[in-house]
Amino acid sequence: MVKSIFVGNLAWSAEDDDLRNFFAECGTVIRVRIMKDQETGRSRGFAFVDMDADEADAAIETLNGKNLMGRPATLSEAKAREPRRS
DNA sequence: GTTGAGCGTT
Repeated sequence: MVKSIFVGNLAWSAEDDDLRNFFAECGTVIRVRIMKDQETGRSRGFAFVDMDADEADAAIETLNGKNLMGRPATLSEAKAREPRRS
């Protein structure tokens, strides 16, 4: 099972590989996607990371507030697109 | 050569 992690407070120069390496130390990164402006091509400052549920939970608690590209990363479970509950 | 709260796309 995979879980989506919301990553905020990203550096403008952050790329998918940077986030992948950042999360890779806590588990296996399945998918990394940085939200970038489609018109300007610049980073919006946040991204989403898909990892195994156990590893994602561990990553959020372990890498949350850690130093990412010189800035404290804001990690949280993504829940905006598909809400829980039926 | 910028900015900074925020939840996406095949």
